[in-house]
Amino acid sequence: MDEARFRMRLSEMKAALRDKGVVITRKRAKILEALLASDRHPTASEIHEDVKAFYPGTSLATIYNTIDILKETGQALEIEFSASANRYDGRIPVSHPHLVCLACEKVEDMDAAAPNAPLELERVSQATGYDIVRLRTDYYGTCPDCLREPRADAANAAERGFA
Amino acid sequence: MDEARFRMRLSEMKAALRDKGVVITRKRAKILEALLASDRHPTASEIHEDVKAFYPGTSLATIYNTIDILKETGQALEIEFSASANRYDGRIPVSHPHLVCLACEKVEDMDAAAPNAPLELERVSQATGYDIVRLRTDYYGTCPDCLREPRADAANAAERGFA
DNA sequence: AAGCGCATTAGAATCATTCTAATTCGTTAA
DNA sequence: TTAACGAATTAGAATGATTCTAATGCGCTT
Repeated sequence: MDEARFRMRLSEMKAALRDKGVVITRKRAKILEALLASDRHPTASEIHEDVKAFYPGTSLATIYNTIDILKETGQALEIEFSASANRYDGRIPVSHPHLVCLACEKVEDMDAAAPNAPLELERVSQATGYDIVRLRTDYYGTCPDCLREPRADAANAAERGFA
Repeated sequence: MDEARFRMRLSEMKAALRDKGVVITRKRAKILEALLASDRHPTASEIHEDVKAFYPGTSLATIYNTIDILKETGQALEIEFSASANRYDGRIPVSHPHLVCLACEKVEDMDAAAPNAPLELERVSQATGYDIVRLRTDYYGTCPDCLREPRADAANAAERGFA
């Protein structure tokens, strides 16, 4: 993610929060930055670690609190897992497909020919009578790195029951 | 699901377990039946309730144990949620799209024009270099019933954080 | 009828997430 | 500058699904 896009997303997020009457404290700003800076679709704990490097006393509850607001305002996507921590995507806040490596637990955006989410939501709403508001499209498998050199780490990740 | 298909899936499941050297006890058979009999994509607890009607002493651990074997043998799909219990699909054991109602928590199969999963896995594997083994496609929104008559129950379900 | 091994059990443990009640911070108004 | 209010933050407890553990039971095989 280039610098320009980073700053643009950061502004969008802050504007969305302000519109909701939410105060953008220094900690909250740092949380937004940590979410955008990571290309790993970070977990709440990972964001927490990043923020604690600047504000050591920060509580995990604050991270979850801010994430909740971002979800409500449509500024972050939550990718749910039951066997491991949820992951968050603040870079692209509209539904889009992901690639999930079952070995190293990496979550990547799949940029290739992503279906147009709004159109797709509309199409499925028409077809089903539901009012569809978001969609999840994720592909699970083994990433090229892990295919090349299976690591002990990777094997353990799988055994720990990831996804 | 008609009777013929029910019996066919049940045989397939049992055969898959036997191939793995797993003995099919009366309790396990009942678990398979409960999974297939429900059109609700039941949770482990729901299956547990059904099985307890026949075998009162059954432990929840046995349900999870059997579900694990079904997952390993490709005989059941797990639909993961982080804010509520996972749901299981034994009727159609290959990746296919679902409709999830955020109000009443219903999970339905979306039969309309499902993409051909094996082909799709192959296509994405080619495009990304991953070895893709399954995919998840779920649409989230409000079902026609809940759009028509919003119930207290439904509102509560949403508030409880069902994703 | 004995012994072996898988199946099953109850309950403890785990872990991400949410909740709670108390405290602190920031802003506004005097 | 200070008082006071509401929102933000905190530590730690609570929750709830799932997994683990260690002990017991059950069904086969001979």
